[in-house]
Amino acid sequence: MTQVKLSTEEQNIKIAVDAAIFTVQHDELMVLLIQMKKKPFANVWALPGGLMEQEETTENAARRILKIQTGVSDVYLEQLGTFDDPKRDPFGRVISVAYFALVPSEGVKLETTDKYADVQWWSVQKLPSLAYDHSYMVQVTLERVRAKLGYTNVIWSLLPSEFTLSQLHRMYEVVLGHSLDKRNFLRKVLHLDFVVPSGNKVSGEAHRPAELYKFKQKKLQYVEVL
Amino acid sequence: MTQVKLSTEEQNIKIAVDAAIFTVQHDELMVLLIQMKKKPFANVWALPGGLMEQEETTENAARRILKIQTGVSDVYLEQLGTFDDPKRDPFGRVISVAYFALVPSEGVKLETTDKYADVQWWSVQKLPSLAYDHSYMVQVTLERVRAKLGYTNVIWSLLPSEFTLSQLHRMYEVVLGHSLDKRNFLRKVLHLDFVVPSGNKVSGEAHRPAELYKFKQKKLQYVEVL
DNA sequence: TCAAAAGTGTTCCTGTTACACCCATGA
DNA sequence: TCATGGGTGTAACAGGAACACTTTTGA
Repeated sequence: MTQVKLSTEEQNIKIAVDAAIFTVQHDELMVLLIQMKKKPFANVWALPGGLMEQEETTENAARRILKIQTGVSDVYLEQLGTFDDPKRDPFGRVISVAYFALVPSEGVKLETTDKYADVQWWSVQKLPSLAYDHSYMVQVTLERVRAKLGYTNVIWSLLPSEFTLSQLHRMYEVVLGHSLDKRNFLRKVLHLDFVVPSGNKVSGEAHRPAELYKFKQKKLQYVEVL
Repeated sequence: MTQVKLSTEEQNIKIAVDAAIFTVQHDELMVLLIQMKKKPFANVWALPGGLMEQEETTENAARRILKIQTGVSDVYLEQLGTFDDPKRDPFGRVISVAYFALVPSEGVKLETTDKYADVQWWSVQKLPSLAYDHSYMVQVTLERVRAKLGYTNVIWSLLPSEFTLSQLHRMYEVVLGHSLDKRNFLRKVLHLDFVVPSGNKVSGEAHRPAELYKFKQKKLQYVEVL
């Protein structure tokens, strides 16, 4: 940090945190967007975010945004990277530390505040154009998450605590955006042994009731899923 | 960015850039460290770094550090992440955007300036304790680079423009820190077809001369090497 | 002719792919 | 009894792992 001062001028750079919050609803991968009110971006959609506070970490700032917008905490959150094109913000020099979060769709209650014109989930397939470099952030997150499905158990962060193997299967397909052979997929998943039967079964549907499973651990593990 | 101002206080946070510069010398993975002079860290080793300038990007700041310390440009450089523990710098709130670079060992001339007590390559196996959170940064870089060897051609960034298959093989072993079966490794590498014979051979050594190879492309490609 | 590193094949085994039918339930 | 999604096996193939000797050169 301060070994070489590269410049003698004082820095006048602000630090913001943005959060790309993903979930899956109705077999579609969704990202949470807010609609802005302020002048050059009136009615433009963007990722939720804001300036950092003096005494917090960027991760805590991201958790706070998440809590405010979705009411959820205790979700998967990962630093995506820092975005610092000098022209990315028309108001002045602002660099943004971006995070992404993966949340299960149940238990989320969107909070609209009067700071924003609107707050909505959008399908990543049909995004509007976004403020700043936020489209790029979403793009980078998607690539990261899709890759990470292949070698970790992160998928737990999108699922309820009990789920059927079919839900698990469909969740992979939705996030990856392509289909996976059912029998091969299930064999692999069961063999890798990161999900176990919960002992319960689905009931009340007009077909054979599915066995419910749960994750052995709800924290990041490295497993070769794909 | 600025959609929600999380705080009404003004930010007083500085932004620094640190660079973990790696190379391989004498079959050892080395990282470049500088020895500090300033008070609470007098004679402590650290990664080279410094405060960002107002009008540059963090990547340019990292390239500048790299150029100043090693004289090299046009090397592999990647953003590692942003480190922002409020207590990481005893002088005040400084967040650091860390980069890592991979450089071939020939063509590098270390520059000592009077800002530092010393500048040296250190084996990652025998690092001294480092200032700030720099040991952690080195650790994270190592994990990232080792993983990346498995699915990309980044290894080009550590090798000279022409090299033997044995050098390539040894390079993988040194960075990964474990050995790889020679025949299986070479079969895979040749099959993947990201290196091609340059047409030249090594000469002047007391044994069978090796064929020289070069990379088809000296930019990041995704290939399943391991 | 010796020392040293270069270069080269085969077998075994494991894991991946492709593929289709019966099962259990509620309506 | 029917419609719906749940659940299951096998054969062919590809790729990974283990393993040792011959070749070419300079000294």
